[in-house]
Amino acid sequence: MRLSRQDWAEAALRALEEGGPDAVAVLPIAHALATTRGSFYWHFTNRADLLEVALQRWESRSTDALIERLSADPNPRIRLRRLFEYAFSGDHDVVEISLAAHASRPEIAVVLERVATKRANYLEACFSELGFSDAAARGRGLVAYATYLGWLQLRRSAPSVLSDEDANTSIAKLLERLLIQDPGDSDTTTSTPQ
Amino acid sequence: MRLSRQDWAEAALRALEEGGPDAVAVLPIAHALATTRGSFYWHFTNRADLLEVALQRWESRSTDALIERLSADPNPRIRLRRLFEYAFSGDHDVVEISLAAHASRPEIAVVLERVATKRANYLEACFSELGFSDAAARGRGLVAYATYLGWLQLRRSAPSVLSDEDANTSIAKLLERLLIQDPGDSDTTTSTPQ
DNA sequence: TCATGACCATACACTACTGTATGGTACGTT
DNA sequence: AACGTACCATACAGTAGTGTATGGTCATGA
Repeated sequence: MRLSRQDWAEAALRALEEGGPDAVAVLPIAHALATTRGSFYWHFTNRADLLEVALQRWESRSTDALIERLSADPNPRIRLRRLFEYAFSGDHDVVEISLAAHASRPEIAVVLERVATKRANYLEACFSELGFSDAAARGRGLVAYATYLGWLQLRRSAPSVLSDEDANTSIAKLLERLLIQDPGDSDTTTSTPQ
Repeated sequence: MRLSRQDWAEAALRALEEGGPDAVAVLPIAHALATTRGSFYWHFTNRADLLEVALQRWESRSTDALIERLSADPNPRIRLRRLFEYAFSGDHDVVEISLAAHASRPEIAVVLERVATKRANYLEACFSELGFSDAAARGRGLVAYATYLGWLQLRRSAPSVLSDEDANTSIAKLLERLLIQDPGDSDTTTSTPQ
């Protein structure tokens, strides 16, 4: 079958999602596409080239596209609620952790930096809109994001620990409650936000 | 130089800490030890054998040894405080994330499960001692542990996001405050613990 | 003393890739 | 009908590892 550069890029993203950056290898993907390396080296210069487009696709899917999809509601409280619902539901984003394990490679480090920055900034903006001070909003956004990342990692690396039925929901509720409520000290400038 | 099985195990743990399970390879470690694979295949049967002892060493260092070291104080509040200080200070435990990226491999999955279970149970016990209900203690322990894991991942994969001077300290404080204080609803059986 | 056994070096065969070079096929255009 | 070009298959050389087999060295104890 005749393949395009996009076909290879899509297959590379699938390989990235399943096996991490090491799995973005020419020969196995050629096999999955039922073709040979001859096709690949026509569309791409080398393996690094393929990983680059896969990373680009992952970055856009997991930041801009995601943020745009969730930014429908003007109310930041509802936006955060929907964001948490989404974040703590399925087990998407297996890529995140396999990339983090290769953060020493510069080509991976740059996209991790960009993705984390975009997501953290978005969370910070939501908390800011709720009336928190700059420092408080940033702190809460970072804690929320870190909890999300760790939750993903736990679910992937030790599912039995989170297997309790109520853990998944009660933790999400607890986290949301902790994040929204006002501690009532120097942490906020305008008290009782929203 | 004459080497023992322990020498190889130590070198394997170093390799694991630096490059993850893929770096626990015979030839590179032999090179690091200034010897050849002949020595290795005397002490071990194969590469999987070496990875196993490295994982065992990591597991004991990062759970039992750690917990024992921190369990000096009888006051659970102080114990948790010291635990957070330790957890959010240096950037130890790069292994955790590189292992999580290979959670699909059974021999790695079992130690991840054990480590997560031990740590989560320890946190849960601390919160229980503070007077929280079983469900509340477990939930808070899990959230605390997830936040710790995500914080590690963020610091590794996007250090610039956490580079603010106050982020490190203010977040740790915020997190500790959120975890210790009582929300005052069905979350606890005995109110205002400790 | 010298032989046994613990320990190491090295050659070999094997696997699984990458990248290059080169020839082949099939379709659109003229 | 023929040609150019876009695309694919494959052979080749190179790299980096695993595991085995086999021979070498060196200290210690009968």
